[in-house]
Amino acid sequence: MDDEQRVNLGVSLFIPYRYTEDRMFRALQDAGFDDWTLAQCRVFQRVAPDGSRLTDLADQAQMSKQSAGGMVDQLESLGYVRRVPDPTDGRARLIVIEGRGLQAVEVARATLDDILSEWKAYLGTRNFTLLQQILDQLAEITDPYARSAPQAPTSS
Amino acid sequence: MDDEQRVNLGVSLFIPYRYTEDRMFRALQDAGFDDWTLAQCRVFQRVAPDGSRLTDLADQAQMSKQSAGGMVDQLESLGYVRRVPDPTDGRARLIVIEGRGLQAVEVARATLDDILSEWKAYLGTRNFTLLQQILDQLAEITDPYARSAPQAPTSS
DNA sequence: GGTGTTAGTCAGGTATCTTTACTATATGCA
DNA sequence: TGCATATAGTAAAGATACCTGACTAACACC
Repeated sequence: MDDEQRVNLGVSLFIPYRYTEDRMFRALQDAGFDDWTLAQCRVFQRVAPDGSRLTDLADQAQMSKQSAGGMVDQLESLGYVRRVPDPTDGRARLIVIEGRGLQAVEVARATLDDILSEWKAYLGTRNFTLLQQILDQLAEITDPYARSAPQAPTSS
Repeated sequence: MDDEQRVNLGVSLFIPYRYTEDRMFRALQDAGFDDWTLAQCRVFQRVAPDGSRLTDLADQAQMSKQSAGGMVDQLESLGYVRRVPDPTDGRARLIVIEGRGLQAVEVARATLDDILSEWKAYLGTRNFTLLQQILDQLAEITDPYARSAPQAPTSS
């Protein structure tokens, strides 16, 4: 395979990512979670297990606070999350997963496990593990929310 | 790092993908291509070098034909692409990159090269090459547009 | 020639997203 | 402690991105 034919690395990262997203969303629908949209689901998946601030969700989803707020409103109405006071800041509330959301997380988890098993079988354990390790390493310089990211390289 | 703390693989594919997209879009803006939106740019990047059918673009972008058509209208107005008759099908036209689009492709290309050089330097040549190879392999079972994809595994 | 399929446009509409402005709360500093 | 600045998140108003259903001309196949 020569370079002319090779898909660029950005695209080749996107392909399996989208596969995962598509398949998980479909599995959720098949499991009865067919009352929400992909956009809502995308915000939902960013809610941390111990709850998230609206502004964090908005940052991570690269959307405005109001968009995120609107999505959370919808998720709350649908029973996937709840807003609770944030004990550390009187202005803020935490968005926590509950009710239907907890069940959806189980389905998503199980589907992802299936997918990863298939990938592992296809790639072999060694390459699968390497993939995880390399991507974790890459996240160190590409993830703005990494815990202690090195300074990202400046543009040339 | 134990499994509880590890970001799931879907997310870890997304992180560098988004980094690439963000950085390239910013570079295009800085280079004067600041007259288009990310949604337009996303459709644009799917236009093949020898031209694309509208319906192919719509498929690949997972959007409706009309949405894709509207985006192409806008790209055409902005001078990034042109519609030409498809010699193989009288119903169809090809969307080809021209004018501003050709210049934008150069900027995008150069930016991607920069990014990949940085990744290569950070990961080391060996892991960088492994990453490419593994992702190419993974695309065989995750890319609906792969040339001769094996049958994708069915959901459990 | 007849039938079923497809490319891409139209009509009508919804979903998702934005910026600006605002108030209550929090933070930092003199 | 008081004041200036910053922040969380909601409201208002609006733009952009996207959808489904319908349609006609062209295509593919028998």
